[in-house]
Amino acid sequence: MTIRTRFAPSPTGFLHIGSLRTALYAYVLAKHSGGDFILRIEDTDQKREVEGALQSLQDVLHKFGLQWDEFYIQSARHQTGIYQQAAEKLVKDGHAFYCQCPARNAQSDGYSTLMRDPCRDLGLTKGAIKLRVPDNETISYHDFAHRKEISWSSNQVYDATLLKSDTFPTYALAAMVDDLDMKVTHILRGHDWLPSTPIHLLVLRYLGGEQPQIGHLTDILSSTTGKKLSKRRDSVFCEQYLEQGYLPEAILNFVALLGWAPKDNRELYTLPELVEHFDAQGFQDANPRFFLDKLNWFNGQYLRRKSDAELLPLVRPLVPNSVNDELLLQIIPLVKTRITLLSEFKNLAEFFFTEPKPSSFTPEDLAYLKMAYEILTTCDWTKEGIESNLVSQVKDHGWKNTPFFAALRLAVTGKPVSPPLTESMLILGRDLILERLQKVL
RNA sequence: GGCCCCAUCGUCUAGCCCGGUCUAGGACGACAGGUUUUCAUCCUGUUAACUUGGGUUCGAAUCCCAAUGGGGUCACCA
Repeated sequence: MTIRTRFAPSPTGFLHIGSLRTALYAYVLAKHSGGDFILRIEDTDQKREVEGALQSLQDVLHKFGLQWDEFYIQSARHQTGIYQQAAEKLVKDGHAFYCQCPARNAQSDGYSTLMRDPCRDLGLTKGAIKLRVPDNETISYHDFAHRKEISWSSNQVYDATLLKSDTFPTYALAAMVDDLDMKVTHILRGHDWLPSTPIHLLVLRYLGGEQPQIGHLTDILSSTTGKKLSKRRDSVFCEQYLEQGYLPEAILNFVALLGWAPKDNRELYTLPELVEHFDAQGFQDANPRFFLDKLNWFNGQYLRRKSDAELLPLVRPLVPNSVNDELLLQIIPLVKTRITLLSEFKNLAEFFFTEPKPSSFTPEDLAYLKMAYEILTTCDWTKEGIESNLVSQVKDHGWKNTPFFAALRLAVTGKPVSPPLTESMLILGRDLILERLQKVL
């Protein structure tokens, strides 16, 4: 069987980290069996559409390497009249009815108990179209992510709106019409859709055709509140993480393991590896919390896995334009084991490009630096030459290595912590080092 | 509140479906040690969990029920 999955976002802003995970699973599920991954834009609510969101959505998906095979946009499909025709067919078949009640918005208390619509038996011939939910029926399906049967009494299901009075379809209609039409075999979506699944099941059944399987993913919970990630309190958008210096492959790997796990508990997966090893049996049932510790670890792993040449274009935007590639290529190996986020490169490597800020030195420090200045003026300008001469002089003076090198480090880099000192000095060059020492003496 | 989902170390999880091999394994974190003239990387070790109560059974983390706890959802939004 060829698996066809879809990722169906609304163009209402940035890409939510949970949506990325949904898209990733849908992608690898399809690709594992050589199937198709569809990108479908659900923009039937024009009020919510955000300018530019459609483009940025596609850009971000590309950054993560989630390439789709087919692309659809519901507002365009709406123009062909398919949703309206589908709704009218349901009315004709007795599975839906026209309704002219005023639109009911979300209740302020969040509760609504009205299951049967007052218009359902009025025989109206125009207005919005609602689903005629049967009474006393058990509606059930097998969730392929949870691997279990889930059911409801139809008496708990309300007569949901399928077609709005502006002739645009709601999600319940549009998504189901499309999933059937596009021959989607597996609907994979967030847990928040689970309560409305009986509506979708009914629509799917009444529409007819090859019924897709449905699977619900866990919700990702905030590490601080334990509730669903919220835009106000948590960083929820992929763009935010990218901007902070996280690598796409690290974010993808992290998110893949939040809600899915392989039997052998392997941790590191590139996208192609995930495609190869993916198994729908590994979906989790419990909601995970979004703790950054492991993401940081992943980022370090992927950072160190990259060659210096691969890192070059990534750190390029973080340093002054005047810095040439050759110099950057010397600096990268010294810095890459010392950073967790790409963005930290700037701070750690700064002293290579700009004069360190002045520091205060004790009289002892100045004695150290005076000696260092003399040695560095004449010694062989090699790692061996610098280190052996410095160390033997420290010993001759009866000093300790630690405070001596701490002072030298501070004078050269302006910081108590830095990349390896000798290597850094070699990169900076004798003239510049002597110049910096002279400044503080 | 109704309905639905869920419940193993601080976190992500393996084991659960097919009860015994589980004095419950791995990873992250934390802590300790080693390497390192700093900080990291890297290596080694330590820490720490089956929500509770009933059943079923010779035997339950694993099966059943209940309680408790957590999450989600209840729009002409997706």
